[in-house]
Amino acid sequence: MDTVTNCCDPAGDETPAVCCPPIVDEPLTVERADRLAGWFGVLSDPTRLRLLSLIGAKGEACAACEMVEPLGVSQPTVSHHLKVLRQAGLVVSEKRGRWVYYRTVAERLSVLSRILRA
Amino acid sequence: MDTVTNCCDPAGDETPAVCCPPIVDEPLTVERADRLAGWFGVLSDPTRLRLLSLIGAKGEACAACEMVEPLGVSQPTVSHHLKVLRQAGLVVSEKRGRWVYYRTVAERLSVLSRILRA
DNA sequence: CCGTTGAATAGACATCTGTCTATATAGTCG
DNA sequence: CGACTATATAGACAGATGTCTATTCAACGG
Repeated sequence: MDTVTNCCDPAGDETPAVCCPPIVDEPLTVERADRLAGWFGVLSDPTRLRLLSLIGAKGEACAACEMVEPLGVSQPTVSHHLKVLRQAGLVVSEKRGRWVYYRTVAERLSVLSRILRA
Repeated sequence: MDTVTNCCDPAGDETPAVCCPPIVDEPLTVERADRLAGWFGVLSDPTRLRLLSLIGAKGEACAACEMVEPLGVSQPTVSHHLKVLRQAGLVVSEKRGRWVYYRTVAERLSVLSRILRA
């Protein structure tokens, strides 16, 4: 899966209120539907959801030391899913010492939340 | 894909506020992660998102007469996606005359919106 | 330096998913 | 009744996705 870009990317010239109206307000263009489907696709895997949830609940979590064991999947699998979450902008990572720590990106989740507002 | 049940199903004894906290508030159980992944999986296809958006924007739409042509996919494909949306509880259908009309289910979308709240 | 350890990548493989064509079902109207 | 029309279903098939093992990369510590 490739990097999923944000329709509300700061690099763009649209404000969130303008570019991210709820899905049910107006018909989606093909391009936006593709982009949104990519985002929701990132959320459509139980392992990724558990990672996201774990990181969010802890506030911060390191890759293998705190996530491999509780999830019950291999280290490369965790690494793979963290990469997908990172490319989607749902988490950010920071290397400290020899470990990599992850945090959730509240703004990105809020955009998706708003898109589903009915 | 099978029917996706609601963690806040009226048949259950949990209220939405109790059973549907935002993902990042506390670690997901395996069961809830599976269920949520199913829901987001339903939203992870561009054609389904466009259907949902089209129905929501119109307030009501009939299957083939209003949706096949603008989406540019075959009638069976539209029918398939509408079934997936229906089983997920995101739309409801009603037969009137010889057409079937679809409406979005605001409550269901709101649950998902809340789950992503950061 | 070099070994150890945490993390990422490569590649294989089974499963899942979205689309199509062909066909069946079901209701309506003349 | 009987043909027509709106949906739904069946089945095939190509492409995407998640998982694993094996390997590589990278950085810290003795």
